[in-house]
Amino acid sequence: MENNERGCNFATQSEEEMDLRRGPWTIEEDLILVNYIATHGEGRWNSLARCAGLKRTGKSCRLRWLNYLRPDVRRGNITPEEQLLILELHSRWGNRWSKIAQHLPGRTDNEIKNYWRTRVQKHAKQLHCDVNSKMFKDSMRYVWMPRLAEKIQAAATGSGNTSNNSNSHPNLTADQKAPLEYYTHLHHASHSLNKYDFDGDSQNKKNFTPENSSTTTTTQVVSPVSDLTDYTFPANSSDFQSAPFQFEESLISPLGYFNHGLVEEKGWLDGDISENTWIMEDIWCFQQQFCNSI
DNA sequence: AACGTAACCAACCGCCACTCT
DNA sequence: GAGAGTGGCGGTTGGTTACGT
Repeated sequence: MENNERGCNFATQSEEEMDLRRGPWTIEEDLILVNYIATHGEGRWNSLARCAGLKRTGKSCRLRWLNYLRPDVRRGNITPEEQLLILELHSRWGNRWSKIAQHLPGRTDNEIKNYWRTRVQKHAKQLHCDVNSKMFKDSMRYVWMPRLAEKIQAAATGSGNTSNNSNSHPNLTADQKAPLEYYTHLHHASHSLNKYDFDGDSQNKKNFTPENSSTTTTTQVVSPVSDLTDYTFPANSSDFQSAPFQFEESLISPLGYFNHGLVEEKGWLDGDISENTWIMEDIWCFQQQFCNSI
């Protein structure tokens, strides 16, 4: 018989011998786990499972606690603010779900991963492209994320006033405010493209195609966050004063996507319009702007 | 109402890194 | 240094629910 640091006795047994349970957790199991952790704390999951009398693996207990039972777990729909942050952080870190989750208080890596796989990959499918492709990433950055930011701003002001005043989002964390302000600015920039005088850069415009865009300045417009540094954005929106020009110079032309039949009207318009941020308005808007500017 | 499909999400699996003996 | 134990992470699966026909 073994005696561990938690003061409980148990024999070393294989999973078969212990007749471990699998599948959905029962209310009784949840109660046992919660009560045990409340008394003894978390960690040492294998011994915790044995000592609590749960016929579960330590891994299973840990997962259940972290993803469901923890008191600070947030439940319910992913908010637009959180969506924007997920998209931004994923573009930076890729499938580092745990790292991304650290910037979304109360959200678990599993939840974010599920969100990504169900919602985001669905959009990629609609575009007939891979979720990791440059085309999809650019579409996300220049269509979806600015629109999300605009949507958040509109909801915050409640009057369609979409100023970048961060004071209009008192409930957002700093992590959420920074990309919000950045992409709102991008959104404004995209809608202002045809207002700018591009003549001084006509050569650049003529040469601008999806094929060559990646070799020019495409990466300059991405949010000013180094892959090697922690997540930071400019402290205020005035730091983005030059964004419209950077935007025009580096943006991969949506025309390239639309003209190749990669976007189907069906699918983009299907479903809940409030959830479907990829709507024809965006497509026509971008088409119009680039027809005017080229 | 019945059936099929899509979407969602909890849970599991396998791998890797770290720690301890 | 080797091996076992453990925790953490990302990928995948399967059950349930929602929705469309």
